[in-house]
Amino acid sequence: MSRETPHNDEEGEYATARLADLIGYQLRRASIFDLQGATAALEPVQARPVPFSILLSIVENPGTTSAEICRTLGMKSANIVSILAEFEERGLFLRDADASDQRIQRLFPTRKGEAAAREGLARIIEHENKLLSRLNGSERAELLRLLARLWQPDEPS
Amino acid sequence: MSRETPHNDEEGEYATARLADLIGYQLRRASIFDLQGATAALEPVQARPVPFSILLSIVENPGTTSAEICRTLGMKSANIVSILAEFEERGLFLRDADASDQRIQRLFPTRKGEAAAREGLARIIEHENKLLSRLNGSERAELLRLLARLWQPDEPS
DNA sequence: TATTGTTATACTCTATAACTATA
DNA sequence: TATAGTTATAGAGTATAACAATA
Repeated sequence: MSRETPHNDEEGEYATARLADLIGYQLRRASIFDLQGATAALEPVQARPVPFSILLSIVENPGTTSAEICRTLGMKSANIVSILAEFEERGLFLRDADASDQRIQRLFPTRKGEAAAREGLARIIEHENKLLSRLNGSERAELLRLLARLWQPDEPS
Repeated sequence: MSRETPHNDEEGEYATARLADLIGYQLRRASIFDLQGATAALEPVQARPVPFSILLSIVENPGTTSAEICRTLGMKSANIVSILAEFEERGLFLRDADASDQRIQRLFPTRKGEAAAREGLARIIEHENKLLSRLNGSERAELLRLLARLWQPDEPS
């Protein structure tokens, strides 16, 4: 085992890892760094990162529901209410009562909502290209793959 | 360019990426997933992830200062005050006035603080070994390397 | 002037509990 | 019972402004 690639032994008597060797620390620093750029990139769209991911969910899945978005994004349903209320007031999507289940409101993007999603996505991509400028194509794909494997229960074939 | 490895063209007229293809989204989901496990792992030490990273900084760098920790961890100095106050009250570190600069308080871990850091670190490593169980050794090193390159200005040789 | 450490305050995101209406 | 959507509230983390003491 080389000293350049620190490994945290499960059976080791002493934990020799330092803060900077922890994957959780690197994940958090990288995520916060990205968030700062993403927040700035989305300013013209008047949407913060989490609300924007909700808008994207509606645009990518017209007819989705509040509960479904929460399951997909790992949010509590209590926390999506005010975000949806603001987007609805700004005319970015419409609610349509489900015919066969009165509890459900299906969400459909307006043209204005689709335009906002498109513009925000373009700016996010521009931001990410800067963020990833020091990684080549295969490294970017590898990073995306490794990250997804961390938190996603199963990997689709 | 294969369809399996989505690439976000800077010059493309339309942004074709979906939410799940964004590196920022994967970073955030992975980081939140890790944070949940780390928070649970640190419960016996009675420290949340961010406060624990501060305790680790003191233990790894005895004699460091509040301002230096903030620069290293990317925190605002206003936000470290109450965290340090609690750790000090719990007897995890001591403050010692710097001889040549009266503004500075140098921070030194107590044995209790070192023990807490050691126990927390062991639990964090146990947690991370579970988190990374689907990645082999070279994949773990590669992930750590790629993450560090995202947010760190320079890479040491 | 600049830095250290501090107080006060506000915002974002996340969490739990409790409620209604529908299934 | 269980789910969808909502309200109220609290906690953690981050942000800015302002200040006193010191360099």
